[in-house]
Amino acid sequence: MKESFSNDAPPAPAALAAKVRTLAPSMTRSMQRVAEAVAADPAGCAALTVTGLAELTSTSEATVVRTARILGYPGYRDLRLALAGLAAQQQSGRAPAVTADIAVDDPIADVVAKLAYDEQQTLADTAAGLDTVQLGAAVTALAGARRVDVYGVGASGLVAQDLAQKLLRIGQIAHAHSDPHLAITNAVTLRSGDVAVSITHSGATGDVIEPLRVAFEQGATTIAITGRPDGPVSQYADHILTTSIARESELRPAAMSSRTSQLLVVDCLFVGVAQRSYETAAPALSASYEALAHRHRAAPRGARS
Amino acid sequence: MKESFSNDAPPAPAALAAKVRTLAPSMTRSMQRVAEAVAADPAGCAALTVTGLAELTSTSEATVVRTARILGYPGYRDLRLALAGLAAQQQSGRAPAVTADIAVDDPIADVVAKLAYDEQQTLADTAAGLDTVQLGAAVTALAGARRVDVYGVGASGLVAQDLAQKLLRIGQIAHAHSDPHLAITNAVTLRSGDVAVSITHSGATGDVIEPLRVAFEQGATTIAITGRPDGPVSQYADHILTTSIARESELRPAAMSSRTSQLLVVDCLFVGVAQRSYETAAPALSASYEALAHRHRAAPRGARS
DNA sequence: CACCCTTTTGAAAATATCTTTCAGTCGTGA
DNA sequence: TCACGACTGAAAGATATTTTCAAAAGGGTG
Repeated sequence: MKESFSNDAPPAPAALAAKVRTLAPSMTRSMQRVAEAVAADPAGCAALTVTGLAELTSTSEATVVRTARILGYPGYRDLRLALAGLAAQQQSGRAPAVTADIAVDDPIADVVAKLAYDEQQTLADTAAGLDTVQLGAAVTALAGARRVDVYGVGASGLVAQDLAQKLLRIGQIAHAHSDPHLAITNAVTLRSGDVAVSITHSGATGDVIEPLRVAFEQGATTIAITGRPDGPVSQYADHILTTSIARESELRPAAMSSRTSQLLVVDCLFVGVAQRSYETAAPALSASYEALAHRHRAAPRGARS
Repeated sequence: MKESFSNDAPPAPAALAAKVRTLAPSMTRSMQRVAEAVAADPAGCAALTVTGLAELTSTSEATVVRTARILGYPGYRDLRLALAGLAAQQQSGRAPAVTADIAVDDPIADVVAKLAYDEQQTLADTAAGLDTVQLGAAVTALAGARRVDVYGVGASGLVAQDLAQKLLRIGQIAHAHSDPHLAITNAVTLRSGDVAVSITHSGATGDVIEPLRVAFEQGATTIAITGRPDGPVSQYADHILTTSIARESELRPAAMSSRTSQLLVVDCLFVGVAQRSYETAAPALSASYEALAHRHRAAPRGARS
């Protein structure tokens, strides 16, 4: 109803090729040359000035402007903008999903795109699969904890450290352990009111299951962050938070997506705890920020000499 | 000396909002007004001439042009074209957008959704803003490195460890340092053919700049992974990889999204290096996998009895 | 075939837009 | 308080776009 693609109302966004075809008959020869060029390569033409396009099509500026008018734009300038828009749309329309695996000979730009896409996918999967009831329970346990121990080895060790760092920032007593012996030594001293968290992708990493078992037996509340909720680690976990398991490949080891997934869970835990203890967390957060400020030289505007 | 920090190559089509956020700190007040206007309403601004945009933001044409330059375009004309493209994309893309910030009283399910969304956004921004030329150069340097040192403190320290772990996995000699003194001690022994990587969100963390400077002066190839490509760290960086700067809030400290962003960059570096040294990397990867297998008990089906 | 009229076309002038220059203003640190 | 440097906008300068207009090309008619 409102408007067909014919020139009148707004400059028209996309249907340029169609418009060219429709209006071509009412154009003169040289105008058609211009219209064709534009329809054939919107992106390329968007980069040209009137003069450039005139030369490309062996016509004059005047003709280019006339063509723009016929196509329904007030002038070449506006046609050019529309062209840029069209080009961008075509660009984005292409390659909606980068499902293919990363290959040895992928150019670096593809690697970036694929990795980013995969990690986004992992995040979506994790968020969708996370049991908010379990998460809420875990947050409650952490928020009320006297002391928190986090166990993780290998890649998960970094996630464990991340969680511990975050909790420390809001005034909780938290430690990350990646040495299984020390972890167990510590776990022995836990008791009811304390919380132990084990992070393992496989759900079967003995080095972090043992400390969790000890903590569990000591009466501490135990949390498992794992990609295999049916794995052995769950035996000793009061709350199980499931991370997503993405497909892996030679160039894309499991550690990559499991880490992304684990970190999202950790972030959720952190924010949840921060919410519950907002009164104390907020000041602690800004205090730690202040304290670090002087370690950063003031960044001058024109740092580059 | 080293070369300008803007990702010169292509003017960048989409990641404008991200770019605005990344570069805003290095802009003057009135430039920021312009940048904001542009980021807030690309379509609207695309319809304006320099003069129009200058009036809208209560500045002068000169300032508008300057802003366009900062954002990486040769002039306003090109910015305008990019803007038109962006507008067209947005039009077709229709973002669902959970833009709201995390509030203290958000239910846990909302927290999960918002965090996941934000991190996805961060990934997209980072991928879009990454200069693949710089990335390629960094990968080449790493792949050919005799030895790699990675510096990072605080949250970035974990990212540094992640990178070092990954490089170790494919047979590179890599170490992460979070102790600034030890880092410098180590940096002194670097020389041409070695690579040093500094990771700092602020681009102004003295503790990781100093080691990088030393490495730089020793003749090692230096790489900076930072959210502030105009920060002091860039002075000593041969290759600058820019991470995205997401808006932060009280409950969502900068560390969260900067970490996501940094990790994506690290993953890209890793995959890139693995590609280049596939012959040696592939066996190394599976070897480390095999070696760890026995640490994982076979996961029984119904562990929880 | 010559002629005139209409349509189409491009060169060049006129205008709008973008870019650069430069001097005034403002804030900052000594 | 002063001096310095960074920021800013007015206006000059350079480009790009639009308009004008006359020449050229086509096409029919005496």
